[in-house]
Parts: sequence; C-alpha cells; structure tokens
Amino acid sequence: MENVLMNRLEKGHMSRRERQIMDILYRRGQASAKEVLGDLPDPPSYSAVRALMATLEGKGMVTHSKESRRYIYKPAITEKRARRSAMSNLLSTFFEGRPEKMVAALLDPKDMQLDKKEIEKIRNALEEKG
Amino acid sequence: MENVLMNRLEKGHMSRRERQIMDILYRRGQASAKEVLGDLPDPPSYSAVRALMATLEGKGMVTHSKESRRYIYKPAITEKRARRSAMSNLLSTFFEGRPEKMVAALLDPKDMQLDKKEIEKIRNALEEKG
DNA sequence: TCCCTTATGCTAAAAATACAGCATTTTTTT
DNA sequence: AAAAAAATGCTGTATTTTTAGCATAAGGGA
Repeated sequence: MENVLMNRLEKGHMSRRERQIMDILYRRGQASAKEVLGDLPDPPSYSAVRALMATLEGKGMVTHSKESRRYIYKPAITEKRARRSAMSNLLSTFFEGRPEKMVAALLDPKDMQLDKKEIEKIRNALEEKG
Repeated sequence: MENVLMNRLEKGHMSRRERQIMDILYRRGQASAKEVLGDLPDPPSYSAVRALMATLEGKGMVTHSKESRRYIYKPAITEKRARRSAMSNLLSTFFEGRPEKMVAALLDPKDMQLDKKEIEKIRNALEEKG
C-alpha cells in the first residue's frame, strides 16, 4: 500500500499536472486550490484544479484538512522522503550516483552561478559534518 | 525555437513515459530502442517504445543516427543543460533555491548515506574551487 | 536462394488525463 | 433570513498518452 505510493511519488509515475502540483505543494508546504492554481503554469480553470486535487487525494498522494472553510492540501509523503528520493534520482541520472560529482556541479561556475557567500556557506556546512 | 525545447525539457511538460525515456537516455548517453525498453519500468511492448521514440524525436527532444542498421537515440539537449535545469528545479522545490542546503542534505546521514571517503571527496571538490 | 531474425514505419484504438460547466452546499453580509 | 459570495462535488467530453498489431525492408546463415 505504502509501496504503491512510493512508486508513484518516487519513480516518476505521475502525470504532468500531478507533478506540477506536487512540486507546488512541496515548495509551499501546503496550499489551497486557489493558491495551487495561482502557481500553475498554463493555468487551467479553478474547477479543473479542484478536480486534480481530488484525483491526487484519491490516489493518496495528498491529504486535505479544513481550515475555517477552505481545504488546505498537503503532500501525503513527508518532504524529507520525497526530497531524498528526488535527490537519488538526480544523482543516478546525472552523476553516476556520486554525490561529490553533484557538489562539483554545484560549485562549477559554468553549471550554477554561485557567489562567494554561497560557497562559503557550503564550506561551513561541510565543516560541521565530516 | 530552442526555447520551446527548453520549456519542454525544463518545465516538466513531458509525459510520464517521455520523462522515463529521457532519464534513461541521459543515464546511458545514448541507446537503442531495445535498450530503452530494457530499462523502462513496467515495460510496454517494443513497438510502443519505438512509437514513443518517434514522438520524442518529432518534438525535437531526441535525435537518432543509424549504427549499422539500428537506430541509436540521443538526447537533443546537452546533458549539461538538462542537468542544470534539473538541479535548479530540485533546488527551488526542496531547498528554497539555496545550494548550501542541498549540500547539507547530501551530507546528512539521515538523508543520504555517505561514507567517509565520499565526504572526503566532497571536501576535495570544494578545496579546488572557492 | 529461402527462411528467420531484427529492424522500422504506420495505423488505429484503448486507456488515462485534463478540463469546463453546472448543481449543490456552506459562509458571510446586509 | 435572503441574497451574494465562496467552496465543493459531479458529470460528460475533449485531448493526450500509451499501446498493440501488422506490413515491410535488410542482413545472416542453412
């Protein structure tokens, strides 16, 4: 049961709109249908969004709760888990599964444009660990 | 023109199968229809894969060349570009666009499981830059 | 050469998604 | 307590995606 969910969320089994919406939910933490609509590229109608949210909920990918009178939707899988899954997918697709390559890309000015402060922060993050 | 392509590849406008296939192509660099089929989760028929490849090519997302008699498919957009796009998407979805947070997640034993060698490699990557 | 295997191209249709519009319910305001 | 506003649920349809099946071409051996 849980595994079905994992597969859907973690193995790219979602439809285009579903993904877009999940992205928005993770970015915002939670959102009403209206907020989702506002963030959606090529936004469809409001009722279309609501229908989508219902589908997503039916599949167990999101949950909702009532806040006063609106429905507030949240991802059903913890952010941490979704993140880890997204990261390992990215790692395996582009970095042969090797984190240090990903960090290298992060640091490569031709790849990403980081300023010195950011590099400094990364360095600090590293110091605290390892 | 090129921008249409960017949008497709970078804004999550692809269908489920399309994404899965592009992932495979990036992972392998290039592949025949049969190889793609072999890597596809819940694999459909061979002819279904070929149809998908044709669609993808029609949209300009992949190109093919003949190698002896097989078609060998490659992504039409450079890996670097696709990677950067995937990375910034991940950054904005899960890390508020802040690279240092991503590195932190990479280093967090609860998130990823890295051994000391890998952390060392990351440290080295960092030394060479900043 | 005559098969057999391995490809490709094409077509049609099933299955899944996405969507808008309307009817209904709930909440707020007057 | 009626009207207006804000939300939800439902239904039917259009569109997109995914798929299988068949016809055809090319290469490799018996």
